[in-house]
Amino acid sequence: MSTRRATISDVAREAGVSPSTASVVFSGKTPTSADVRSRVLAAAQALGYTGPDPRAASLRRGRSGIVGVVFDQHLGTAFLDPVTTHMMDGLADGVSRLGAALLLLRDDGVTVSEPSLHTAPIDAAVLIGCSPRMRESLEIVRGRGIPVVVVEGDAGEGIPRVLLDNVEAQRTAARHVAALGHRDVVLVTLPIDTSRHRGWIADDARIRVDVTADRLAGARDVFPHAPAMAAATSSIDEGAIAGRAIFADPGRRPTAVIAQSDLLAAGVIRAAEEAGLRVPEDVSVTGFDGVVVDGLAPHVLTTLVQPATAKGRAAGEAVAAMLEDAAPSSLDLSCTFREGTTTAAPPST
Amino acid sequence: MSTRRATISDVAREAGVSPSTASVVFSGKTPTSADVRSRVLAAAQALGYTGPDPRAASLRRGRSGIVGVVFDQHLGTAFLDPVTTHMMDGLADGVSRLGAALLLLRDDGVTVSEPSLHTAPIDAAVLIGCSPRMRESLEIVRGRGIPVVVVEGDAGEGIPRVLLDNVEAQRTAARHVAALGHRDVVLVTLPIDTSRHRGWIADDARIRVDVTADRLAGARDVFPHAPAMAAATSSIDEGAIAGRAIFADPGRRPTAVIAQSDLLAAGVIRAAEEAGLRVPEDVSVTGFDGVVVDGLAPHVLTTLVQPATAKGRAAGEAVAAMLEDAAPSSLDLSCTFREGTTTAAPPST
DNA sequence: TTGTAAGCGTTATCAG
DNA sequence: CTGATAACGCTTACAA
Repeated sequence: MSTRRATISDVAREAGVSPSTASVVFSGKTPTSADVRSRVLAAAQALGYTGPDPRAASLRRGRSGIVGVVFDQHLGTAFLDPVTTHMMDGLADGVSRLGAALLLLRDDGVTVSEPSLHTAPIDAAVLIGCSPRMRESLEIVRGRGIPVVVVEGDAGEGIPRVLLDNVEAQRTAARHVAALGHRDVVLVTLPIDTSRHRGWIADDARIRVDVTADRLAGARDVFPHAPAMAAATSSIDEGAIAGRAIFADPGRRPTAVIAQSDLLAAGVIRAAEEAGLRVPEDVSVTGFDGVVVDGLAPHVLTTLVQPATAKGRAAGEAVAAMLEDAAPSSLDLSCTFREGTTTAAPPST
Repeated sequence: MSTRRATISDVAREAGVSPSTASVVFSGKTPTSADVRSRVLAAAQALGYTGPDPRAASLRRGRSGIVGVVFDQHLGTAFLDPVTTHMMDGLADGVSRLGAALLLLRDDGVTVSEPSLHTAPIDAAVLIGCSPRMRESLEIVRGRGIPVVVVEGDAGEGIPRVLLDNVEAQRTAARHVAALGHRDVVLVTLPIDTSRHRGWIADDARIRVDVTADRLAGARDVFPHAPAMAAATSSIDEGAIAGRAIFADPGRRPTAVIAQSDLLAAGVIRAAEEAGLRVPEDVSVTGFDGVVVDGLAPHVLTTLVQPATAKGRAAGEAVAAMLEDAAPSSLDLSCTFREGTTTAAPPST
């Protein structure tokens, strides 16, 4: 038991080779003779050396093999949404060709302790969403000269992004609702800014989250005057809160609700049922995302299925490309409309 | 635009101080005069220096400020369970005093690319659960001399763990069911091994996942001969699959089902209702975890409420303690029994 | 309070 | 295929 951990030099000495040779045995960057290799490996074993110190290697190489994933909210909250988790899976896949791991970073604005966005040893960063806070994160990361990819947000010139056809897709759903004959429609949106206030959105409100703005624009293309209520986050509970407000007054109930996420839609459906309304007979509801919402059965949500995993994978691949000095390519992904059992013609009055 | 990024030495030179002084200005480890500080900061600004290179700093310090969180399944699957999500939040909290970020590591056994458990620059690791695969991960990490904390699994001597009183808690629920008069009980368990097979568990089956084994033991203390069916994962859908199998034969229906998670219980309830059974009048169901199950209303599950966030925080704090050379303390957390509306006396036959 | 000096453990380069 | 050499960029005793 030596007091200090063995280094590659110790191993080299023990094996009777030079440190560089030992290094090469571990990295495999250069062919080595079987004899040398086995001697080095044996020496390593004998000394309890388990491989190069990643910190030293990353300093020397200038790469840490870590990609930061930046969220602008509590991790718990972010992961509550299945879209996020699928995306993370895709991301893990996408960067795996690069052999990188994912570092969870939360930019809460008031990061007191390290490592934050300022100091984390990351080779690249993926920003999720594009709220105002994210724009700050972007500045920080770019200031450090670290390649960035933005998912679902426009970060401006030269920054590759992975986008969904949110406007287009939401317009499709709205058209479907309109085609069924609905005229009295209410929209339930994702948060409109970092403060995550819920409530009716004023006509002159500034919507600072791109996804929200885009989906809203798509719906308003078809229903220009539909009132819209913002939720505080994408969850069933928030959807239910919005739904209760919407269905509160029996005299002024819409015949359809267009929600900006499946979770919100599920909540709206629950609120409708609480209010004694049947879906879709009395009220139609559409979602967005196409995730499996636990507990929604027997309903099948009419929704836009987004390629969440592909989104993550694309972001991961864009990161990989940037780190390999390849042209960082942006990607536009499309959602697929899926008609479920939650939309129908409005009740004939 | 210099061709190379500025280093702290460049900044020091520009500011007319020594590198060590500049270093100290950034780290704040030693008081510096206002004059020096402002000169250094100005120089940094001028050179576009955004702070010490974390790779170099971590080599020098011997710390990366990163804690690895090791999962043995797809991240998406892991995060589907609210318990995991809450735990991650607690974990983030727990390590924050240390100022560490979390590195997501998936040990899928066939990790071809780096950095894996073998090479990630982590100061410590938290293993979630304790399946056979996890035991391998444990070996790897220990081999590297990295401190480990295991959550919900017994890793043997000297490895701090954060445990739940699974046996005890599940026994409490079983006793409650027994006290209500049930004799004909079926158990629905979490996965019993890495292969995640679903189906009836044979008497001689080896259960290789600690949580599953413990909760099963607790239930069997009260109902030694109750048949048990394993689910493939903890989800409502899996619970429903198990439930359908259990309620398939009208002639052989149990009067109570003890499920090892709330999600499974919710699925069982759904299956029961599909089969025309009322809960709790015709069949009682208990869960485990005490999470909010979306879509279960109006039922309130009879369950064991586990302190998921506390579990994560405790793990984080244990890690922090180990890194500060304090005594790594294990912690046993307790679940609280909560009686809901899903259990009642069996139907009088 | 500031400077000097000595590594931290690797790996890229290039010569043999 | 192997070895010598020179960084990689920073921090921290310790001395002034």
